[in-house]
Amino acid sequence: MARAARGSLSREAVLDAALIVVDREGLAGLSVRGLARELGRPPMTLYAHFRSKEELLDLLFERLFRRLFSIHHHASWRGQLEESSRQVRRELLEHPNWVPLLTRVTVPGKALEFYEHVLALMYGGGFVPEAAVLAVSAVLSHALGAVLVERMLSGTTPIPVQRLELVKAMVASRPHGARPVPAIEDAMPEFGHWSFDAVFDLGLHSLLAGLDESLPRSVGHRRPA
Amino acid sequence: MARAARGSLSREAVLDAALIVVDREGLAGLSVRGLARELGRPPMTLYAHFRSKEELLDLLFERLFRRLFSIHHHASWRGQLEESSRQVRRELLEHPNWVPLLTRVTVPGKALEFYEHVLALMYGGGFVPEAAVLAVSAVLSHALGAVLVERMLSGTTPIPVQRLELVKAMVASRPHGARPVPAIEDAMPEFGHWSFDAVFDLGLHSLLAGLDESLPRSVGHRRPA
DNA sequence: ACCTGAACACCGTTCAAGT
DNA sequence: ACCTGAACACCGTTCAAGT
Repeated sequence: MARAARGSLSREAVLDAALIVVDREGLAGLSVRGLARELGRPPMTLYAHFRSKEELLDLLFERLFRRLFSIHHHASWRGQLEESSRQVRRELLEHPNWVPLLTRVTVPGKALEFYEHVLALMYGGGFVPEAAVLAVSAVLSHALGAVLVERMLSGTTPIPVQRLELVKAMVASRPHGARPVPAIEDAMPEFGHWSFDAVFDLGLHSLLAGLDESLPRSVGHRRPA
Repeated sequence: MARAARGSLSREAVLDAALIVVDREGLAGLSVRGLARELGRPPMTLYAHFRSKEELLDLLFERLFRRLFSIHHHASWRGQLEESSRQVRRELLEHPNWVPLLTRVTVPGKALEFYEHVLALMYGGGFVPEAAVLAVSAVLSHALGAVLVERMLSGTTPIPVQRLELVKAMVASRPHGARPVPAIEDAMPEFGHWSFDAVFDLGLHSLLAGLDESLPRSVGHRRPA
């Protein structure tokens, strides 16, 4: 990574500005030149903070990760994982254009800190390392998958979330001769008051309960009642 | 959508070529001009198939969806959902560069057909519409989330998947003065023979079992033993 | 040494000139 | 009417000219 500029613009300021642009215009709307314009700086000055746009995107992912996964002190492993799940979902539903950043394949430095904290909590709860790693993967996966599907089916309109709007629109706008979809139409009345909150909660709780109950703990440890 | 070209190049051929490019070089490596070059056609001829690159990406997502979610005839609702989950994961681990396409926010036309089929199966199993929609969302979410996390932690190297390689590399390359991560290091020996298959299977089976057991069915219906 | 404007090799898309 | 080359307004990045 390039050295930080000595000039007036901190790396954090640049990254936060970039996140704002992505939030507003989508990932495709982010350009190095446009970002520089936004910041009132000549384009090349930004390269003090990254070597390439690709690296800028990695740094953005890192910054986003920091925002999605924060450590809640005094929380149990279940409390921490539940809180993080909700935080991820809340932030990403509020800023749907950040979702494409999640397909980056760098492990952000901040991730280690988060993992370390959760793993330690789980060891404290008696879980063996393998079980702990599995649990974290499963919870992370649940949260991100939920957001991805929710976004796919309801679009990017932020608040209020248009629940299943896209599916409704899709059914309504089918070409005239298209095959009928009676099963979907049976479910259509639900779409109005349908909420993804229920899916998310049900999934999260059964997952946490399942982990608590079924994952192996070290000898002598007993699950608290 | 633009009318199909009368020329020699079918829309399917264009989309398949584009998927190959994305698979090979990543989404960032796909350009209209480059694709035309690949196909030995002048760039503007491709616009017979889409109005803009944005629309091309939507069509690509649609084509990908068709590949990820196919209907397995003679399968029960559980069989269908399980088979689709595995198919999604298999395809996306084999072609990790396709993952960013999943962040598109159009509902592919093919999606309706898939939903219709699964919903009908679930009604046949006695589920009320609301429960059926919830179940499909949950299973989709599980599969996509699993792939996202798996990819995030192990990189895009296709076969053999480098399990938790990125996390290992991350720990190894920490700057010298960085805070120690004893909990992660305790888990490191597992990383060698760690497999995401187990996480995926455990999640999938508890999810399907949970749905089967807890979701409301219509009056008079009884879960088959 | 640092900073940055000019330049290069791209890109998506418009549009008018070709047939 | 269709097809498509040239042109336009961008883009990421190199590099040498400035300080």
